[in-house]
Amino acid sequence: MAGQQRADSIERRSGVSLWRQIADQVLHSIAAGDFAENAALPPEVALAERYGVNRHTVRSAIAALVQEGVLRAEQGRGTFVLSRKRLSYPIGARTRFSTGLQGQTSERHIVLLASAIEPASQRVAEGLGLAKGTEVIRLETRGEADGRPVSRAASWYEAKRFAGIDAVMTETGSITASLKRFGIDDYLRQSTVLSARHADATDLAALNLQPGAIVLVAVAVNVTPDGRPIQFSETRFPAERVELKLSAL
Amino acid sequence: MAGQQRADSIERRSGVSLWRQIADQVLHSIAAGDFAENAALPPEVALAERYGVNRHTVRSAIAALVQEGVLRAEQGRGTFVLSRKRLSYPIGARTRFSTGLQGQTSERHIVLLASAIEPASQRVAEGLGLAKGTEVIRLETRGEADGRPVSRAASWYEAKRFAGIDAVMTETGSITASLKRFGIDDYLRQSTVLSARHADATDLAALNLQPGAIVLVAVAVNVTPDGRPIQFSETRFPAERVELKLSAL
DNA sequence: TATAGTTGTCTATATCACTAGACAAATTTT
DNA sequence: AAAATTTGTCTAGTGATATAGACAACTATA
Repeated sequence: MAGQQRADSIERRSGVSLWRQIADQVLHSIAAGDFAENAALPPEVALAERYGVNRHTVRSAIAALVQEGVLRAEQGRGTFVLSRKRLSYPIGARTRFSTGLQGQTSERHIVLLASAIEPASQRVAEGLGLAKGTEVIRLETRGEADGRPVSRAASWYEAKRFAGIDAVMTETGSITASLKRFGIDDYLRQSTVLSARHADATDLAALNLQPGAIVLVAVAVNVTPDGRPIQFSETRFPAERVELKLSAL
Repeated sequence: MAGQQRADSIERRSGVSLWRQIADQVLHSIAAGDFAENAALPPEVALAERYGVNRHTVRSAIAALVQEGVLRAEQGRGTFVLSRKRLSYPIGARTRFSTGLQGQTSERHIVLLASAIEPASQRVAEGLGLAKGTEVIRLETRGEADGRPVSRAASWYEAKRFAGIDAVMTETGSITASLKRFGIDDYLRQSTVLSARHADATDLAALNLQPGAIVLVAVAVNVTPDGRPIQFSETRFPAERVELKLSAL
């Protein structure tokens, strides 16, 4: 329920262990802003009572979050919150990674993890308005803000038109800047489809997430002002660190 | 990765049982359209080999999905897919439940589960532009399409202006129709914030989900054409059955 | 009718998840 | 200094999860 405190309910024999459910709820609670930075978490015994589990189970949950860098435990003192509120990532007609997070972070950039030239799959071809099998460049990238990974994306561009964009991306660390080199001064978000799922193994590694984490998936097509598709992309955002704010298109 | 087959990877000792991870992946695969309706799932031994687990573990996953009504197992024949592709729920300036799903379903309506008059919480008050504590009506609703639950929402309205809207909702089964009774012929989506999390106990029950299921959460404000807020809402969509399509605002 | 392929059931065993209790170690408060 | 509070570590027992293998029951096909 909104406004009220959330139901701290956990399910037994659900296929998801109790410690992971508790870790998820604590994470959600932190992301929702229930704890200030450096604030102390309730003591283990209190959490155990609240969730109706053994103290050791709570300790497993906390251990997972410590491992993930969300909490810091100090013997004799307590357990403290390290991470911040969720970033709010705006999505609209002029969705840009860097400008969108301005004001919320002091630094952000995009890292190119890998790139390849490949024939367009059905899905990519449709998005870019090309024939299936046309050569396209795929860029695998990670968005970082203040050193924390906040997005993981694959994006596709027509290979002929954007030859060498991988090198340019490495140099500029920005999609917008890279496209400028190819004469694209402005582009618009034509369509966005959102879904959510559990992070797969590659996302877990690239986004530094724990197994069972949830990712928001945005599949988008960017076009030039006159409507020609230039980029097809699938971006995964860690739901525990990012929320998406839809702005006017 | 898009276009290619997804990494069928499962994680051991992750806090999520193997059978649940496999169930999630099968569900995702069905929702993505990898199986036609009534198509046969690969045999249990094939799935066990693909995921590198025992056949009994696969059977646990299938049993969960049968329980959920997604699959139907027939001894001697095979296991068959019952459910369809994900519904695509459009979100834009004129987001309406019923019209949005037209063409994808033959029938849809909204069921009022509960209602209450309460003082506005901080969050609700901000959304509606009222003073905190002002009396508001909260409607708890479920959206259904072809008899399947596709959304679960709480929505708030100023109590004074919309007295009796709960009864009207029950009668009309539509938000749009109900607001018409109060002289609202048109309304616009002012803002939408999206996130994702695991479904809590009440959502599991209302949406007929299995523990561990993911919900997309949309928090929105609807306003009259001249900009006055009339409704604040939080809607949960089961990620396995619904995707959100952002349209022009 | 026989055979191959599939789901359903049973037994047994090992590992992980959870509970229970006790006490140590570190910190803060009295 | 002593007491209270909190996290850290250890042992032991129970139930859920996963593996392994065998065979029954049912269906479709050669």
